[in-house]
Amino acid sequence: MAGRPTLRDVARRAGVSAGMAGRVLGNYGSYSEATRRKVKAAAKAVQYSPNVIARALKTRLTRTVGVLIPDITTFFWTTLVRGIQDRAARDGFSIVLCNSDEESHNEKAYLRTLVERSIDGLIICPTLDNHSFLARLSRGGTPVVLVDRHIPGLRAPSIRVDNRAGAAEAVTHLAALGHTRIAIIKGIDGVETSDERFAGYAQALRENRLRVRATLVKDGRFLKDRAFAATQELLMLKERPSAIFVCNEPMASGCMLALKESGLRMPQDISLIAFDDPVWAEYTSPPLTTVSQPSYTMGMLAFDYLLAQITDRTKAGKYLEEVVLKTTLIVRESCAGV
Amino acid sequence: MAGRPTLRDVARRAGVSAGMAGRVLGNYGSYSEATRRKVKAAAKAVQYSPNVIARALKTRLTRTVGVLIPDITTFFWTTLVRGIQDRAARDGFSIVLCNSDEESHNEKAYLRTLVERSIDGLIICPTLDNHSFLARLSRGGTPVVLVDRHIPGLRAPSIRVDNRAGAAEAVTHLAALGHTRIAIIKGIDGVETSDERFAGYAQALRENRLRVRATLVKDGRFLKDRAFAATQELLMLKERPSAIFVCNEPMASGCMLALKESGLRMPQDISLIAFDDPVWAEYTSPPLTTVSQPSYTMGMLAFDYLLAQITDRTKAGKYLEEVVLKTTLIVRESCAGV
DNA sequence: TTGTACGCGTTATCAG
DNA sequence: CTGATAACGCGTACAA
Repeated sequence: MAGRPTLRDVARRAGVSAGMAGRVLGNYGSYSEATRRKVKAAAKAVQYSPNVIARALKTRLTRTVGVLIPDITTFFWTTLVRGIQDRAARDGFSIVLCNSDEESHNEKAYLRTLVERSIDGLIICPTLDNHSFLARLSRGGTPVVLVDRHIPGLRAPSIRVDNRAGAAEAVTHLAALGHTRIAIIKGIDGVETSDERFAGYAQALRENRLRVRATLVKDGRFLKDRAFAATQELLMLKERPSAIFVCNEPMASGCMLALKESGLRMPQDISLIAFDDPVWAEYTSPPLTTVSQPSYTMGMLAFDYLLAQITDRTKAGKYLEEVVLKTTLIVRESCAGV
Repeated sequence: MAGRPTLRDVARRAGVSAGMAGRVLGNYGSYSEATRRKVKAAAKAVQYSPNVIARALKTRLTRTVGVLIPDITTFFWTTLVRGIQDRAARDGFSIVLCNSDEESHNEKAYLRTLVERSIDGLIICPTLDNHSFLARLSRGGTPVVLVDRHIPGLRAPSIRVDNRAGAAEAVTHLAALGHTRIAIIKGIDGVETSDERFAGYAQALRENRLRVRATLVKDGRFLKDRAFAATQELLMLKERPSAIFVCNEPMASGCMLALKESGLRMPQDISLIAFDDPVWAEYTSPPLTTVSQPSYTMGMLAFDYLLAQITDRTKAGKYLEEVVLKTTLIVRESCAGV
């Protein structure tokens, strides 16, 4: 009896057949009270626990979901993953975690291993490529839920936020304060969240009779270092911006670092608003005005929508549900009038 | 041919036996160049990928490791998990993530599901209980690596930091600045990291001819809210502390919040040092002096030590390797002389 | 109510 | 070099 005890071990001990033991432990079929007690006792005695692998091979259900996101290290994603995890635990699901770093070749590799592992479903924040792979997967019957972004034409629920409105609200706030030279540090061009936030920015400028000026539009690829450099470039401009809108948390870090090094005072010399509302936004000097996303809730919702598809397989790849949540502007002290 | 293509599908298409197909695809045994080509071609044609579940049932190897930590939401743990994940991906391992919230009943439940899932190994930051469960697991041949804490008597490698020295360095820094009323906000009594940090605190006080005063020792349970309350209590003391040492990042948040509400100026009125060095420590007002742990490295090491045991099963539960890394005091601006 | 027997998709052994 | 064939542990249809 090297490894873990099996159903046969329990059966032998209880003096019944393996099939019988399986029935009472899995409680299906029918059996007498007497055998029930014998089997239960035997199971407890040998500390039996079912072999999930064997069960999965038979049932084709693993009670495991894949979670494929850009980077667990950022506030938005840790919080969202925690939401998924909490819901998953409640329902006896395990999650296997993968970080794509926004690289589609990483994503593709993970996608492959996840499929090979026969996950019951996938929660993914997709990069720009692999859309056809996902479409095949979804049509093939694997439940998929998109978070943070969606893929036009893919019939899978997507849980996201109204990025355009959130960005517009932030920039409107800046304009109302009298700013006319408002810069933006974007994420990755082509990525929905980045494009939409830019669209919101442009819209708000337009509504305030301001123009989008190419020199004030920077690309930060959602990365701290890129945003650091972008901020430095902005500050070297002849007509430097009086306000900056950064499109996520890591870039907010980079931006603040550059601002600090420049010696400019915030908000007297320059105003800043960031998308995402990490815990630390409250403690910075000055406290940061932010656009907050309900990331924990998004995670819970994502799992719930996935579970719905898993439970009712007929739904997988059939229903397109779009959950678009609202952001909230949290006004702190990083913006001043001009 | 509903589901994924199987070895038999490939074999049929290539005109060979299933066993043969298995050999070339798994490249073991021997086969002719001709069949190799036929099988490879067939596999590509039907987009064959092995069924990991079936393989796991046979080989008893899942290429999956469990990661059981207190809370993915805190900086220390996200970073450490990222380290694990990166190494795991490199070696084709998946990780399944669980958050115990420091509750041993959660931990126990997760532990059970993890073993049921036949993980190849476990990286865990153990709570106070379940030690015997872990001992059984380890003796039973499941590779285990402890992170952040260790369990006396358990023959499993542990990757941690010299908490005592780190804390002592911080408190010595405070004492050197002339502080005599130095408070500490501890984590959870009985948990190694908390106890050791407290020991370092006490040691540093002693070395500076200061006494540990019960009124200045608070319990924060590693939680933000608790630390918030603890800080308020400290500030209401007749002889309030001139400096506070908090034992982790979430508690640093709570503490700063209370400080801010109190209207006290930092560092003029009160000094603060925190264990853990989150990205935002740089941006607070004033920037926070911290004790930094190499958490990303710890994650990578943890996986490497686990993999070593997995690869050489004879090592599992046999060798006790203690990796104790150094912390570094990062002096910023949250501490002043009295 | 109970036992038997087969299959899930691999890996691995044994003849030929 | 190759094809049968037997596990791995569980679920389940079928027969008793």
